[in-house]
Amino acid sequence: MAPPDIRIFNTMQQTKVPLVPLNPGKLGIYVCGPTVYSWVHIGNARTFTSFDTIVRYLRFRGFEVRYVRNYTDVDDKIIKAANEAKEDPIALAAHFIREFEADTKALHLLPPDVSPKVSDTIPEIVAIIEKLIARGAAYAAGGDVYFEVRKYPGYLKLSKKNLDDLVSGAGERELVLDSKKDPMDFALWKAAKPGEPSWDSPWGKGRPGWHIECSAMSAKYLGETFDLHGGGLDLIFPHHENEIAQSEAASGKTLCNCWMHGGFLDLEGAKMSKSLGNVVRLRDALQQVDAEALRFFFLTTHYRQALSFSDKQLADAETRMEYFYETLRKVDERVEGKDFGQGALHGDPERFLRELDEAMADDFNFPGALGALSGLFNELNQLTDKPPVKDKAMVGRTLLALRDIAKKASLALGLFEDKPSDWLLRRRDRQVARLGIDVAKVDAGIAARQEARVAKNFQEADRIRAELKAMRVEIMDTPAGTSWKVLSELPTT
RNA sequence: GGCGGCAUAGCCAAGUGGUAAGGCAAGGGUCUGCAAAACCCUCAUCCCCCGGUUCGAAUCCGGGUGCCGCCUCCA
Repeated sequence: MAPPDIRIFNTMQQTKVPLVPLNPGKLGIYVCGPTVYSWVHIGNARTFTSFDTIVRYLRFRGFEVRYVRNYTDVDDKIIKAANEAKEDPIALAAHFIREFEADTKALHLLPPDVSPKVSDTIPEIVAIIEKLIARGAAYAAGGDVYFEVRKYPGYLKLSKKNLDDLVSGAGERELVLDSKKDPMDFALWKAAKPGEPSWDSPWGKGRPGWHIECSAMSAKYLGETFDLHGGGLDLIFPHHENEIAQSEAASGKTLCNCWMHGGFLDLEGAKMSKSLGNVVRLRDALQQVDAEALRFFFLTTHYRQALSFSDKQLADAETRMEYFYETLRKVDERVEGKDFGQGALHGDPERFLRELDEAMADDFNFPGALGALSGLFNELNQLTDKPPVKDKAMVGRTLLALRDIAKKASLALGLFEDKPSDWLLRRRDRQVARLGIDVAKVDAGIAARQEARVAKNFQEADRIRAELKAMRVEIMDTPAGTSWKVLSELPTT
């Protein structure tokens, strides 16, 4: 059966459109990366995880994907932060790039194929600005260079705004004209001020404006026209709008065929913002919750939809991950090192992968894909614990086939990258540390309970079970012996 | 004021014309010395409200209500 056609919601057209690669079998994607003046927060993490998953899925589908995600390391906010910290702006940015890389690695995000920096792209930026001036789309004024929005007819085609509304709707905000011809014109190049990083240019010393770096970097690494461009919803205007204006005015070509925008993450309905002091760093979140559980949580909502960060949802995600990993561990135990021969399988293992594929092909329906995963793991558990057929070899073969499907799914979604027993143990260790559980006491309790059980003193055995449960430790008797896990919620009784 | 989005069970969340995926929680059951895990069953006659189109709408159209985002740095 042919794989389902991929359709993607394109912000430009406000509807889902078929994915048609510029070059058959290949895709170029540019995702607007972070401005590195602080630590990456969970909102950033959500967006980058969405695109990470999208890239993984596209590769799973066989596309050769070139994934570019930039670092904006020259910017007003960086300069401000550096001045406050009495540091060199470029050094401060370099520091936060390292922090970003450490944090996103911890979240299991794939490194992009290229991660260009503004400070490494200055010649290209200057070149594109020169081209814009030569084409009459931009003008120099003093040491600044501005893009003249009224000369570019396609301006605001992405955000569907109206230039006059923008000007008149500015409200109380001061429309600073400076040396601009129009208040909506935006800076491509800013003349150097004391204490700011600057580079030589035909307009004197200065530095790039916001927006222009993405036009230069995407053209440099993906060409003047490429397939997919991603970013957060908030980047539609002005950032992406300005990117389009600059790039298309310079090249005369369409910048990108499909614009994708990820929804926001909020904190139980409250917007996360610095002024409210409620920004949650990814680093801190990862102290609280397992990386894959956080990733799973991100995938529980479609990437374009708003997502609310809450302890309850996070706990649910971790419970679910535990189910998945416990299942995989059990299956590993069952099939490890065994040969079940050749022959027919029970049911149709492939159908779960088809379901996942169909969900993902339809504008990357993450929750739909997770639904397919539920079916897959239910089947895995049924075959392990309550096989509906007597043929053990067939059950074994089917388990192997299903486990293989789970591995393919993990490639497409970026889940289950750990060894099941490792994941489960690591999670328990983290809970033990967080709750301050005395492991020696748990081990002693289990040993004492075992003695009581052997002596058929079940009253004592149950007393010990209750005692451990009060410490949030759940005892599990299995054929392989007694193990234990930590309850994430307080016992209700 | 301009532009855009969202409203589906106790909670989270898919579904955009053909009669409500999935998960969490809850209740019952199988298994177990007891548990846990797993599995099975139950859990929205209905998808914010009012009209309309249609053989048929949660899904399309009109109106209303509520919430949110962007328009200023922001993923």
